[in-house]
Amino acid sequence: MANALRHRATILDVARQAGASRTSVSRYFGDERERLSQELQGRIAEAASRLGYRPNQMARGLKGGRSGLVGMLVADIRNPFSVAVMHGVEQACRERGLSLLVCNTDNDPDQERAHLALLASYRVEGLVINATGSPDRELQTLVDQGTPLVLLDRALGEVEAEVVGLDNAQALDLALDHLQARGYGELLYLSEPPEQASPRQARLTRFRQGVTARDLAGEVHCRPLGETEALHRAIGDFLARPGMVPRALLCANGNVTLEATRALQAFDARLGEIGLLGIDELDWCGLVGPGITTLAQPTEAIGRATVACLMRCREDGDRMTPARRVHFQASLIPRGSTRLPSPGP
Amino acid sequence: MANALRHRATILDVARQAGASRTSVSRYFGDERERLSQELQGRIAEAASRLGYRPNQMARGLKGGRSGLVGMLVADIRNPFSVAVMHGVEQACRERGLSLLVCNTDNDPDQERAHLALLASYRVEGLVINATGSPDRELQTLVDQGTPLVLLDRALGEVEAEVVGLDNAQALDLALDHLQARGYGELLYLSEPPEQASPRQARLTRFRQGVTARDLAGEVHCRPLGETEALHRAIGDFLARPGMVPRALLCANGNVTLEATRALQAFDARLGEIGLLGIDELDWCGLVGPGITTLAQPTEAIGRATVACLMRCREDGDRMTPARRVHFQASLIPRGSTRLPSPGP
DNA sequence: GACTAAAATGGGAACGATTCCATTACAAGA
DNA sequence: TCTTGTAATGGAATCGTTCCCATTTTAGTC
Repeated sequence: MANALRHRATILDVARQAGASRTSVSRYFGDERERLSQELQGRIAEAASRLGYRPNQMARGLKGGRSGLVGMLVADIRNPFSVAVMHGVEQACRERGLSLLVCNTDNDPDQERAHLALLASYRVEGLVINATGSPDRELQTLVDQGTPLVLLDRALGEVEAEVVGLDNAQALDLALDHLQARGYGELLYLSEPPEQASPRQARLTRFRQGVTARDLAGEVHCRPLGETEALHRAIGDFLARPGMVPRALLCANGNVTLEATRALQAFDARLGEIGLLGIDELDWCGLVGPGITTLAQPTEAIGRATVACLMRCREDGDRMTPARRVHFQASLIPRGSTRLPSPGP
Repeated sequence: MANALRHRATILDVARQAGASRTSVSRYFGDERERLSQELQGRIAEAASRLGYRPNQMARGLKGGRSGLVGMLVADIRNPFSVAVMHGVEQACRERGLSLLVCNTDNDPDQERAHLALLASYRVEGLVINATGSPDRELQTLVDQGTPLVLLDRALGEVEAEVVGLDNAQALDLALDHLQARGYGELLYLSEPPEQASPRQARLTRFRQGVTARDLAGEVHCRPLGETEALHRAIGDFLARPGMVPRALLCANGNVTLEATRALQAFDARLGEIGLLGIDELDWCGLVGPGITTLAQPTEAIGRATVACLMRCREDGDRMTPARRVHFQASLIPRGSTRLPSPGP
């Protein structure tokens, strides 16, 4: 008994047990069940369940070429934004009968390459990439071979592919309009270094333009996460500067918002008096002090749209539609961190 | 050219291009590279790179049986605790040359079954499960067939397998000792329904025991997430009760802590005056009010230990080691939410 | 009752790798 | 010179499916 189970049942075992042929069993587990007589279906079902049979996807993928897999590369799995989008991607995949193979690259181009190779070797039918690296030969090869590819959030140098993500220009306009309307006149924009990530660039550029266009004073501080002292110094200098115009921080993403909030607490700054607005809505933004104003991204929708793009790419096949961009609108969630205290008597 | 690329190169293409045999190419990409002459290695390398060849894992897995995959079922991918553990699992896998196939079940037993079937069909070499469902025939079959299995955090009814997770008894003792030492005498324990998840049960049980043993007053409120009104009512009643003994909330996990914090803010309660202690450390716990005291789980270590267990299972093979439990110690991070305001004059 | 079309089933060749077992070539020892 | 051992390479069977093509059965028509 234990011995019989030890060996994974194959289609042939089932066929023998059911007194049928491989072909019939294959049909039963494929989408051609209706071609079989009720009686045979019954026998196969019984035999399969007795043997605990599961079709071997390896063998399946080998012949038909269809693996039923979608691969996803995530730059940082611990970033709630990435996870939220991933959740949308996953749901959309499931609805289409696809499975999602997720790889976390920890923002490391080497791992990115390695994981890409892995996904390629599993013959994924589509690829969703949200990652660090520069355009890669590995990736280009895959695309040339006809793997549908969609870039999530970040564009990728030379690689021609659709990009799904936030409308960064609109998002920054929204943020700047809000800050201006609330009376903040001097802004410090905090971001991670924009070189490797296109949305960071887009946001930064629009910040600069927008500040000028609105006649605001704007400064920029770009540093990798974790350089706490540098961040503190930058914020300290910004706050210590003489002048009466209300000041605000604008954070380029959720991680930055977290660091900035910590820094402000270290300075004992009162939120609102010092404005704070973050891109990316997080669980806790409503809980800190008077609440932190944020720009929320429609993460679920972004995820679903990504898969929709992927499917469209696959349909279109070779027709080489020019790389488009699908942009989603951010929405502002106003909270106390951008409300100036009413001027006392 | 585009045509040539369209077709994914096979081992045979490379062999022809390099003027070698399939076998040699196979050896080159397997671990037997040193058996080939330098000259042949060079020719194969060149041909492979020209054709953009990648061994097909499907075909590979078919013959050898080794898929190089570890499957992981996560109950809720949006739970930061799960993600943190997953990160540990992933790293440990990578170090061993394994790839991690992650499936999110959204706490839905049906999806759990479906994903399990998927993983089975990919012949994963190991299975890490953190999930809802009751013991499942599907899963039992897999285990019987010799798939190494480790349960993460949650035990699973009848299925015999090692469980890696927190030492819940120690965690609750730590929490209760701390609360008592800080002067809180009446406690409200908040949890999601414990029926389906063993650690919730363990924590609840220990809470009850511990409260009695310490001569504290303890109440319990178990509700699914999202039942905000019920939660508010429970907290409201608890706080409104007559009596002078300081009161505290004890939250069974991070999600509950989030809801409880929101509720307390709705009541305009001052943290500390009303104690709050949460199991699971989260990014933002230091930022809310005077900071929220938490019990941190060593997530990374738990993830790594899980994979270590898996490997041990695989080694041991049939030897059917009795199901063990690997328990990690929680550590307390004391913050302002469990500090009573010093009694005024 | 013979003839045909359709439904139900089975046989065998792929798919792309691995792996066991030759085969060849060449150097060293008898 | 003739073995013999070893390094380098190739041939063919195999893994568990799918899918194209028979082949058999059943039902429908004249």
